[in-house]
Amino acid sequence: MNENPNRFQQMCKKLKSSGYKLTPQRMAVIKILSERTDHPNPEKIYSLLKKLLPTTSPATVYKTLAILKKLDEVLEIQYSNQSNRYDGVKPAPHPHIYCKKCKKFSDLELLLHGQLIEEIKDSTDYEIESIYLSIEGICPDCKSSVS
Amino acid sequence: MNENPNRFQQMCKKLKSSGYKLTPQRMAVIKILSERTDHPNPEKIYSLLKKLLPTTSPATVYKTLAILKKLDEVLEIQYSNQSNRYDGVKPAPHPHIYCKKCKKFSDLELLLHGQLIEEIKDSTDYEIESIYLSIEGICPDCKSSVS
DNA sequence: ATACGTGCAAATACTTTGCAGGCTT
DNA sequence: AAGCCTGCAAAGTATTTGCACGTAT
Repeated sequence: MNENPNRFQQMCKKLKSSGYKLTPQRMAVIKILSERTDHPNPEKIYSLLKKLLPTTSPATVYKTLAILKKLDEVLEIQYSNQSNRYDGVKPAPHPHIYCKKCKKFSDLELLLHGQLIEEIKDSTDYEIESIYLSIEGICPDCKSSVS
Repeated sequence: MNENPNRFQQMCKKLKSSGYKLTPQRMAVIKILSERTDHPNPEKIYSLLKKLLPTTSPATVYKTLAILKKLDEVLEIQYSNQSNRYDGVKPAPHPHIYCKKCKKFSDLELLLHGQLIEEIKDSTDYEIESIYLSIEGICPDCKSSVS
């Protein structure tokens, strides 16, 4: 299922080759990001990080995320006025679907996605950098639960 | 060009019929939203509002936007860690393209959009509510300017 | 020794909320 | 008179920054 079993190594390598130091804190954040497909937010990452390194601070999480984002090793997902979510497993922009009830973000595979990118590139004179597609609704579990 | 010359009246009517009072402040916010296709943020709306009603407060803008959003009379666009943008002219979700340099949001017409919605609805068991598609890049003007 | 990184706390940015006074009906 | 609305200010949330100390090379 895991499309990329070496995200941990990849991210470590990229950090290092970009001139950043591989500290225990950064490695721990990378480890968390490389294993989680549930698009955690900084708070969640921080709470997981604290278990590994009890004295860390949220600032370290934010700083590490900023670096990884700049290196395109993590995808930042903005949604509503909530805190950002991060995807270190699949760092390239890809479609997401979000459940308004359980607040879960999931990946979505779309056959049309490739064609869509084509049409976008053809139909504007913009220099396209990224395409963000996100869908919101109610997931099957939440639909069937009595609310 | 303007697809909907009566947005002002429509929004006023919707407010009223939903049990909200049509105050001068709200009408002024609606007026601004109904005339602007440039997706203003609350600060921009507030600065325009102040010209019409010098004593208003940002809170009034936020409160009015919250109502209009709930009534689906305004579309809220989230982007990056910037303040939200609002579209009162076309309140249904539609694709946007954003220039990273001049920070302009523009609407984008896509032939595939209908098909995309179809595929999304067919390919998941979610109850779909909204589809947000936003593209980021550099607009033609900014591309040609010397930086 | 030097430069980089951490972690605390303060600062910032944006938005929401509480509440007293005012206006409308 | 009652209730909604405004506008101020305070609070809240998410994130960033400044800085002194620590650590690795």
